[in-house]
Amino acid sequence: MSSAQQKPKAKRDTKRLILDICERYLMQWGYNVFSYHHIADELGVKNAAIHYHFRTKSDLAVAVLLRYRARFIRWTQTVEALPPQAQLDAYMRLSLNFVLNQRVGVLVTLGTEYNTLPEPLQEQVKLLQDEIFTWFAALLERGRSSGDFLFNGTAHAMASLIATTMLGSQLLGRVRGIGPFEEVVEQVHLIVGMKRNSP
Amino acid sequence: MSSAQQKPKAKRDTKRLILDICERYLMQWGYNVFSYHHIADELGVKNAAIHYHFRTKSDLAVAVLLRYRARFIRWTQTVEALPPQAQLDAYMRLSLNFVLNQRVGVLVTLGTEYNTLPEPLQEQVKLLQDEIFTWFAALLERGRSSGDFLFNGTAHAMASLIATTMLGSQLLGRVRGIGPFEEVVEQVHLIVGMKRNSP
DNA sequence: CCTCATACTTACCTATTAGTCAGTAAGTTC
DNA sequence: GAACTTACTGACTAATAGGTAAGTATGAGG
Repeated sequence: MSSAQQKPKAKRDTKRLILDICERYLMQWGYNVFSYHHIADELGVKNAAIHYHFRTKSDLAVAVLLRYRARFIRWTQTVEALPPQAQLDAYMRLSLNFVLNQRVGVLVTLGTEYNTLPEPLQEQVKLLQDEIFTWFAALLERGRSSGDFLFNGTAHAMASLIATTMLGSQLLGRVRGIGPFEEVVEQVHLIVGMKRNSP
Repeated sequence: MSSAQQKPKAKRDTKRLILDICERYLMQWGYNVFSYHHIADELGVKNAAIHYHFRTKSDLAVAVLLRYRARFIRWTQTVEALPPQAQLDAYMRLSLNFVLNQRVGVLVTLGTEYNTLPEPLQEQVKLLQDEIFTWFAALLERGRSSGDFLFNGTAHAMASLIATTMLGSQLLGRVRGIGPFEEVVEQVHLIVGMKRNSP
């Protein structure tokens, strides 16, 4: 490849690329498996270049999670006008896409590794989990009030059940493929009283 | 010859102890984090002693999973005479005890790490997942036939939903403690129609 | 007593890890 | 054009990883 190492006008946004690659590793492998060398190799730079942008591995992962959470919050805003069923479906479609891309949500990998994570990263995992579970509880509550959902127990409990189900079903999907994952999604529809003959 | 081959001495059953320690690490940390040195230190022996009993790390983990699966099968036999609700409760109590002991089931850690595992270990993860999900489906099927459970959808789908919920709720429990875990367990009771007026 | 198997230890190997530090080329600012 | 900043490279470290080979202490069986 004779690409003349020129550094053209638009400087490569290395920092953002590092975050992207790290995020992908977190979803495919988790925190403990990937290394700075993996990222550096992919970018065609040296190990030390990653340390220049993020002093430690923990700092890098924390930065990924901050961005991840902010993106989730923006996402909830883009769907908040939709009917409750559509919002629930949209969320499940996010998880579906993870599984299709051989990934799982970071809460799956980092939740599993929780005991082995540096403290600042544990903090971020908690914050993200809070964000997602709180959003879920509010959605279930509104959906029941509006008559879109129908279930027993508190909305909070049902939210916890569905949110954990989505975590677990990603593990199932990772091992067994998309079919079993979709079976679970279908059953979630039933337990919240959706699926009223809608095409 | 036909004599009872008694153990000449209560020699330390190192092989079994290695399996025990490895199993604990798998449930606390997963496969990629622990090392032979961790196990050796705990036993007060050298690294190479572990290699003597299990040639590779993969061999060791496979041996743990074989034992784990056999134990699960024995467990299902000990509860098979109980009513369906009691069996479901007993299973959920197993998960509860994991969480109380800062562990999660091996399907949680190894499912998460699945893409990074050596092939023979992936195989064992699949076999264990099969065993557990199949048992769950049979339980739900019997429970519905007998009128103990009440739910919509196929027993297979409901089994997948509950089994994945138990996986996910262990992740929740690991991060947030036992309270949120128990909330999910309670909600599982509701969605299979247990808890009909019973306190 | 000799031989053998068991259950290790000692010593070592190569690869990889996160992280450091000094140096430098290419802008940017004054 | 000097001073400063940005974005790296190259060379290194100490620790740890999984794994191997050769040697050794112990005890059982013949």
